[in-house]
Amino acid sequence: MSTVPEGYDPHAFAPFAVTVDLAVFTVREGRLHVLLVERGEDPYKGHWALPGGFVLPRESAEEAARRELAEETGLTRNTVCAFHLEQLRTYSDPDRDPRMRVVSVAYAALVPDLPEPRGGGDAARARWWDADGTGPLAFDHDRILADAHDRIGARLEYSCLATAFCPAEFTLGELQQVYETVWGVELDRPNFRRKVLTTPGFVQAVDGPPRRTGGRGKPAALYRAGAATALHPPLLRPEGRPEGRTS
Amino acid sequence: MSTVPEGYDPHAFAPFAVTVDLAVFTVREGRLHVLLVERGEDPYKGHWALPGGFVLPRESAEEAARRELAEETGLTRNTVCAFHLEQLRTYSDPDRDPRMRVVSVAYAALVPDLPEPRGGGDAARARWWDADGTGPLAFDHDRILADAHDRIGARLEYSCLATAFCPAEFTLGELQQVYETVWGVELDRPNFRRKVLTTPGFVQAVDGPPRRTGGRGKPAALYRAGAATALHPPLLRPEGRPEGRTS
DNA sequence: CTTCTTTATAGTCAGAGTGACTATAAAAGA
DNA sequence: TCTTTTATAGTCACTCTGACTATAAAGAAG
Repeated sequence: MSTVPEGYDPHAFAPFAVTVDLAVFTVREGRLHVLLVERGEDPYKGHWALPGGFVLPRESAEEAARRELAEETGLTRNTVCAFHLEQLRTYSDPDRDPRMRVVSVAYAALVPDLPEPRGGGDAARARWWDADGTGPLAFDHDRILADAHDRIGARLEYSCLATAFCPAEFTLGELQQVYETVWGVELDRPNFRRKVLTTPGFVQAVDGPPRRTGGRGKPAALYRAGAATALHPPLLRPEGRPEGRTS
Repeated sequence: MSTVPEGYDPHAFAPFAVTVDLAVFTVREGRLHVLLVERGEDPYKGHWALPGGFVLPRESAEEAARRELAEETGLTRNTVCAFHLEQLRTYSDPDRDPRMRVVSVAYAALVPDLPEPRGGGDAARARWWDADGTGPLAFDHDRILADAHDRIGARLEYSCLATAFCPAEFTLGELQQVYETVWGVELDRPNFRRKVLTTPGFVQAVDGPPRRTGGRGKPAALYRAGAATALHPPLLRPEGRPEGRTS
């Protein structure tokens, strides 16, 4: 960025396309799911890929990511604004796209359990996949997906964003299942409860003591996400390393 | 990334320039310093900026960052390879550069105390600045610098990379000063010592009991960086929030 | 050559936080 | 009614940490 020659030709410095790729995660039926789209054209025609697309000339990468998220999920722009979107990192290997030089900014989105996507946008088909059971994906999307999974696992330790996977009102059991699903471990229920409730601002009890119906056991109290965003002290994963890859 | 029209013109999808910007940090005289270069041309001529430059057509952003790092510090490519380089995030506001659309991938580099830079590369001048005492920088580099400072402060809590600021052999007092300088707090010496020494793989005692000369008090034992990269449990900052900005 | 100052290192002790439990309550199903 | 399931309350020991005190080994001051 230090110097640009005087009479420069913009095209001489603009040999790159910039895209965004999204790892949209949700928790369904006790498994971590990710939204994938089937590619309708070469390269990788017929392969599944992370949703994404080109950044337009007058928008930022984050704006592009929200636009694509709305297109792929078929939800309104306003709904999508409430979802947690987090920039992961940028992938810039010169050969990551066989067609041309494409630099991609990857984002992770955390959404509550949504209806099946309506395959909007330019994608042939779109559906939720078990995050551990995707076959080989197009481009370097296997790597992006693995990085994204690692990152949100680590973020759960130090932030409150597990609530982003839950609906507006949720039980502590549902919140615990988010942790267990993303981390792939079982947690002790009383201890989890104690930790969440003693962390100021993590969750907020819904005042009237309504209770959730439908399940089998004793009805559980309902909570909303609190005002806090960080967790102090952190809620560390039991056993082993903090991340899958210790970058 | 989902679709590219059949007969596309590469230029139609390549309206972006991609750059890297580096926040090169070091600890000198108990203060966190950052390497800045003075811009020799408009825009922002005469202003100070983070070093950086365009990503070349056949290199990745990380390769570009290491190349620029070598140019700005005047060190060999091999030396620079040993430095810790960490991708921070990508800045893509459409108006961040008044000349054209530039998307910049920001990196933080952590280096031991180096000689004054020789102002190599295309920069007019280069020098170390107190990280808290830089005036307004060019472009959005104030923001990038603040983000970088936040990030490395947070990384010190969960990773072993404080040793990246130290020479190959260092004392625990020097390592402690890295934490105190980056965090801007004072730490209790015996407690810091206990934490570092009981964390397996954080540091490794230099076998022969040599001791460091020069200082005033009792000579200190020397250590090298250990094999571990992550810290379990973390070494949390005393008081308050985990990051300056809780993104 | 003491004495002071400085830095390194060893150790103590109480409180916070956590992991592993046990116990009780309130629902649905057999 | 009894069993199963889930939620919630509480206990206890262990670990880790923050706040200390104490000792050792160097240079500086007198």
